[in-house]
Amino acid sequence: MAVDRRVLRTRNALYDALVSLIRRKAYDLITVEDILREAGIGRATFYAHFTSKDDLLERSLDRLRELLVATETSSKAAAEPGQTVSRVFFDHVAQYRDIPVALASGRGGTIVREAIDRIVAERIKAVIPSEPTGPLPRELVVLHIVSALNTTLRWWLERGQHLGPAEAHALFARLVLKGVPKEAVKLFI
Amino acid sequence: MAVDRRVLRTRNALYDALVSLIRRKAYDLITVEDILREAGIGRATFYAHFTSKDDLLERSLDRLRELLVATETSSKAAAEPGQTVSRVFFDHVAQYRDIPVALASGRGGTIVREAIDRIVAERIKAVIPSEPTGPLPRELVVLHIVSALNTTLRWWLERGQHLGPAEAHALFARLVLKGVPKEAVKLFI
DNA sequence: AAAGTTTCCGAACATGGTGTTCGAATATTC
DNA sequence: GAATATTCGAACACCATGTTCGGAAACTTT
Repeated sequence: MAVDRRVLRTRNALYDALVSLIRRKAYDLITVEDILREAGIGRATFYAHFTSKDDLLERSLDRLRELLVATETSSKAAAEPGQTVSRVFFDHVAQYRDIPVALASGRGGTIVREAIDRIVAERIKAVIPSEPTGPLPRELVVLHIVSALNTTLRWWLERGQHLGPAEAHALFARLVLKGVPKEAVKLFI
Repeated sequence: MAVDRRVLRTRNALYDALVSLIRRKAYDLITVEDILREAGIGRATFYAHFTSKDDLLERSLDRLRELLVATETSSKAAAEPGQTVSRVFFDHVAQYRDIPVALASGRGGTIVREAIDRIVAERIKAVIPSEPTGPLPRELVVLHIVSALNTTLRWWLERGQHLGPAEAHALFARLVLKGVPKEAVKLFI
């Protein structure tokens, strides 16, 4: 009872078409018709598999989700020192450096970022289901890490291009674990 | 050469209608027609003043901007000990607790949040124009503080309602200045 | 390889929101 | 009160969404 080949072909064609389009165009400017043309798929077929463009995006990101999950299990098993989930994430993003649109500021990249945020938050919760968070509420800690990761990635892609993934990740880790020098912000905070 | 009364009346009616609708309905689901009905304004008139729904929202935020800047400068004048810019910001937001829930997520929330981010980043830079940031790039530090503030506020309004502004601000300060307990995230970061 | 099943296609259709146009009616300013 | 500016409302063209349908094609099963 394997999945019909045509189904896989259709879905992969749509996944690839979406990614391909995102490389050239802001997400919210992409229409379903654009995707159909790019993928060579009929309109009725699209709606037989996905309920909307957002649905397609969500499911496309399952690949990313699988990558992160794989990292968790492998790093747990092998306990490799440098291979944490967030570290792998930076490597992964490095491969997509040519997609400024996807993570760009403004409304275009918002939907993509929020979708990624959801996955990252989910993975963080999975990894630290009951670790102590001190006086800080668990939910807030998760949200903070997600937004710090998001911010660091955007900064890296837009203004820190000279840094490698390891260095960018180190900045992220420092921000989250050690915080910001007090002297730098004493007048604001 | 004062502005025609009708113009002011029309624009205020539209501003108010939008705010009123946002309290009941997600921004994305609000149509221009909804706004027209709520405001009692003709379609043609709307497009004589604003190019789109987003444009209307953007301009509505100018009021917010003035409000925030005014709050900040007045707090400087008072110069009370412990009354930092971000601390006052939490007090200010506390007054609008019933509003931003609808703005918090989705596209509309994004527009609002980005507008606030811009203002906050502007204020941070003004307050700490040349403080040392250690090994961390200044731009990244500013972005990080902005997003941490944004995240804490959102969490506070959505899930931390039991806390007062002082407590919420304390959480924000701790996150930014001391970071997150290492044990809590050792598997992720 | 043929029968039976599932999927794909593509064009048509209904729906609903967007933004524009126009002359006539109305409010405002000077 | 005359000149000017704004508003109205209805109609219009436009575009994207999501659905429907029967016939064609691909796949699976035996």
